Amino acid sequence: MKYHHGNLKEELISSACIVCEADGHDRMSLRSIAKEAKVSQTAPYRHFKTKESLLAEVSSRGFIELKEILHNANAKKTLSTREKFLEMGQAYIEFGLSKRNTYDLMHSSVIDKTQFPELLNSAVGTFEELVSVLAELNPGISAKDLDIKCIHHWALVHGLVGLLRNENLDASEIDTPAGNAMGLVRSDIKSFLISALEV
Amino acid sequence: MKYHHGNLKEELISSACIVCEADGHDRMSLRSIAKEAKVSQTAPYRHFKTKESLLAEVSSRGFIELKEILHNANAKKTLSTREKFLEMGQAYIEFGLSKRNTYDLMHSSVIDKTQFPELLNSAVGTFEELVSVLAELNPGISAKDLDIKCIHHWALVHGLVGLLRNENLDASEIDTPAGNAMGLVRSDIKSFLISALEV
DNA sequence: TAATCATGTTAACAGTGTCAACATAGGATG
DNA sequence: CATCCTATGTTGACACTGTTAACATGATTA
Repeated sequence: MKYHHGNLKEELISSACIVCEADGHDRMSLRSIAKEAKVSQTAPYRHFKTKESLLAEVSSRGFIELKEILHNANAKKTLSTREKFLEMGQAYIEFGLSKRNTYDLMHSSVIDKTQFPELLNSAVGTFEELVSVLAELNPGISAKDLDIKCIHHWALVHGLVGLLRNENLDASEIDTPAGNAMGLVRSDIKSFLISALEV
Repeated sequence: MKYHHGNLKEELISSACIVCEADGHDRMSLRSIAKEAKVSQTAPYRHFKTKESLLAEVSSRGFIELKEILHNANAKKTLSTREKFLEMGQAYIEFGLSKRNTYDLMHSSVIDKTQFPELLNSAVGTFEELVSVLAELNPGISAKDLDIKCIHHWALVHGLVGLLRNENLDASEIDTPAGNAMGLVRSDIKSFLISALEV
């Protein structure tokens, strides 16, 4: 039984990633993940100044994973640029829906991104992945128009994830037009993207 | 000093609305708003089964207010349908940015909407307001296509609010393409909507 | 008038983030 | 090798949280 753990910081982060995705960041306690690492409840404070800074690390890894996923979609050489773009959109939405709670954290206001430069960098990385396809898809476009187009498409997929993820409208027993439409879109995301992105 | 408050439920809700918007729902404690109403810390439990159900009430009022705002934009008789539609989009985004924390709560996963039918109704009301303009703007469209178009436009403005509100990218001291683009869009939301909605 | 019941209070529980004070071990320095 | 320093761990405590059980009050109703 050694006194020093040796690899605690890394273990806390990966443990936090798992618990966050399983239970949601608001239900995750520092104490529980400390216990999981078989370490006292204040040990995490040797590696993270606050709970928020541990969550920032989790969030950052989420953005890095998302960037990789988008990059992979963009790297499928057999596809046309347009197809790669659609693939990215679909991959983004699937990430948001499958890593529900992590995605929640990534866009949560509990973390002030301006206080965590590394996190900010990871978040910006996602954006750059989108810039690269859109530049390819719109040759000759001005830098400004390109950036705005990125915001447009990012907002669209981000918003759709938010609606599909949070509203629970289509999962409700109550029959509503919004819920029905949500179910339609969810069942065929690609068709929705084709009509919405108009590419 | 009367033992019974008389109007506690209503006071708790409106107090919660204020505190929620000021501090964010995660920083709001039942105890603090009980204290504000000069009532014991467990008195709220005579009116709300859990903290979540009080928050559901706050969220519901947020949706109702948003619906009204959209309705007012839609009711400006001097405007063309297209202009009313743009006005609604802008109003939606301004609500999301000015009532930041309330909007956060409305789309937060801390409340399970399926457990609060009244909240669900309020949320659906917003959708219906959007349906009515889009129907006017697209005569002869099928019901299914109309619903999907609504999701599309709702996702766009919702996503934009999310990006502008949460990311803090443009407020950061760090200069990033995403941050710059965000600032551009924020400074002229109407132009963005015109180009993005393509109407 | 008497009983009921909605609405209030007090006391307590288990859980939280966080801090101060102390313990240990492993590496750097003499 | 002996010593000290520092990174990393522990214990104990504080103020705070949501929530429940048991009790108090006072308005409504039989």
